[in-house]
Amino acid sequence: MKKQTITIYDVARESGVSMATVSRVVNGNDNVKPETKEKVLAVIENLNYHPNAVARGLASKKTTTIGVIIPSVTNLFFSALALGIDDIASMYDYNIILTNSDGNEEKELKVLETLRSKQVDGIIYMGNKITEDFRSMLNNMRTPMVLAGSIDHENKIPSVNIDYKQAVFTQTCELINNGNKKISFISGSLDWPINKNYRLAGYKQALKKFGIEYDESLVISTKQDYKSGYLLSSKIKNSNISAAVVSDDELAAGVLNGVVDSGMRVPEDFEVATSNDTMITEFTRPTMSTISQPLYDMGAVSMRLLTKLMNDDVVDDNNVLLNFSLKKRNSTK
Amino acid sequence: MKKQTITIYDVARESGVSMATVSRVVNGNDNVKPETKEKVLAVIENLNYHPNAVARGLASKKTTTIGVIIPSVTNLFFSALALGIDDIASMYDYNIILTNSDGNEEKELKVLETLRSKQVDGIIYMGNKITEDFRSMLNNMRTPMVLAGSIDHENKIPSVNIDYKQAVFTQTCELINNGNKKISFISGSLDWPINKNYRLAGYKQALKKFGIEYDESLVISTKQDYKSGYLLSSKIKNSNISAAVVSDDELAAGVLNGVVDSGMRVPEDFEVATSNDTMITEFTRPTMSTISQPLYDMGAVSMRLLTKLMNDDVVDDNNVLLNFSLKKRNSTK
DNA sequence: TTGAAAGCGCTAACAT
DNA sequence: ATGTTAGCGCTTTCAA
Repeated sequence: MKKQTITIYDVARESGVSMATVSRVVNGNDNVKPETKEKVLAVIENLNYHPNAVARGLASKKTTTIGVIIPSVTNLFFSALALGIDDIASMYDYNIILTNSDGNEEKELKVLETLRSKQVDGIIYMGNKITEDFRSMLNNMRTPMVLAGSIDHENKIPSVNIDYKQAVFTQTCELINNGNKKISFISGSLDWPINKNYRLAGYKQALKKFGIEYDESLVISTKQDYKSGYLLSSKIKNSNISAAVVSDDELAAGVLNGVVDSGMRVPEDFEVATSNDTMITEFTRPTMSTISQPLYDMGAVSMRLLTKLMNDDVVDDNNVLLNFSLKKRNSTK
Repeated sequence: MKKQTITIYDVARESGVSMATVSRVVNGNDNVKPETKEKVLAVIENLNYHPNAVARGLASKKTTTIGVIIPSVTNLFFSALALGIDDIASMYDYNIILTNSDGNEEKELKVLETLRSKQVDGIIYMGNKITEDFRSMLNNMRTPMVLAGSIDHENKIPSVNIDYKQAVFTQTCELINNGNKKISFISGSLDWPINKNYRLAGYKQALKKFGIEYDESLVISTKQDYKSGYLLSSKIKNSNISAAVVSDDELAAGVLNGVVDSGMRVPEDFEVATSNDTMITEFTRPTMSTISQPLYDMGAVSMRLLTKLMNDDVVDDNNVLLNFSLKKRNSTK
């Protein structure tokens, strides 16, 4: 016995109506007499009919699927955004094709091609840098995209972020107010616009405000993970740095634990302020002071924005900035 | 100007061959004369043709998409698996539709229906409990599924796990060997087979081996998150419990920090052993001793298994158990 | 090695 | 309120 697929045609035949009517019932179109509707519904139940979204996608040119590009699902910053994205997506009856890019530009390009072939209705991009190849491919495909927690240095693609520059500026000011003269700026690659053009810029601005000279040797750019942060401790210990602004929580946890394990007291000898308010900030001892930002909401808002873009709704603000605040915990004075 | 889609038909016309030949070229079928192939490839390039995977899916009844059900992407245990899944999936040219179930059984059911309609070629399930409704719907749809880091109490669905019972058994034995008499078992819901039938069973077995009487009051079942763990400290402090086996790292971090913040010393006054070897175990102070398991590999292997199932390959072992070990850190003696 | 043609299961005019 | 019909863009026999 071959597996026999029940189609809309079978339902139509069995209920003595046309395919169009069945389609209307399935899609909740009101133009169906209640009795007809009931009859069709009964047949659907009997025949155990299940709509085929692929066929629907081909016919309607809408897949109700969106693509989500993420550096890694294991990154708590991005996964928090992804959760917000998925929640709103399912609220609007979209599904998500999720692909890890590993921050690899070639892979991002390949993923984008796949998303195009799968005819996604829209894309949410999380990542560190929009390359020119990526941008031109995107322009070529006419699929709406929004950036979530991610920066396009040309600021052309719709996005949802916080004001990273202002946030780091404020944070650095606090550290200066706490009496620190030598504050290190520790981040992932400075090749990423978010680090170079926003965070570092905020850091510099704060120094300037207080008339502190910018010292490039205090800027540390490294791989953005726990271990890299941890390994910074000897460098820090052998310097006169008394505080650090760190661009990522995992990295900051590494710095914190490394510094503590090397015998320094935090925050007495060394203060660390981090960026993302993920749960990591609560796990460490001392807990970490951080920029507080609505991660889930950033994802949710970006997905909401994408639904508007997909509907060609009017959008008043293509580059949304959500509010942030500073959350004082125990790694700063 | 309307957006004009370039189809395989256009390519065929322009290159003076049939659609079938273009299809062969696009799909890397060898039965094409090299010259023909080149010609077609050139036209594809010129016309900027991009295959439509939706149409392909409808015609071939294969979508090269699999569904992944996950409690939450923000859970480090599951997201580590998800990363392994995605890597292997993309290696085999599959994409992933990722949906968060929030551990909600109704939502899981709804998701399953969506995955059916989207015609996924296979499904990977991560979660706490397979309900009967879920199982019957799955049986009804004939789509292969494998469980990753998740238990089917009937053990009918292919799966990839470690031997949780043996792991907790060993772990508990160590704690007993360290001199503990009153060891608490702390986990999420005991309604989940993985907790009740495996972890708790391993715990009991260890007690039995050492002739320690099982005391139900030492079994704590709670919401599986940091805060719930943290709030357990007063209960623990006002007892004579000297150690705990915890079923989740976030939960364990809560227990650890709560206990420490309430003035107890870890591991001197209280030992805690956790389950998943996520990065959280490195973040806390003291770091946490844990069952060590190959999270990424569990995801990877489950995806690999799924590819075999989708191909109707022979599978020698439907219920894979990967090796675990015990990793001693500083939260135990 | 290549082509012709019949679907895949559905939607969306358009007509009634 | 309902039916007819022409696709959507591709794969896949089958034949040549």
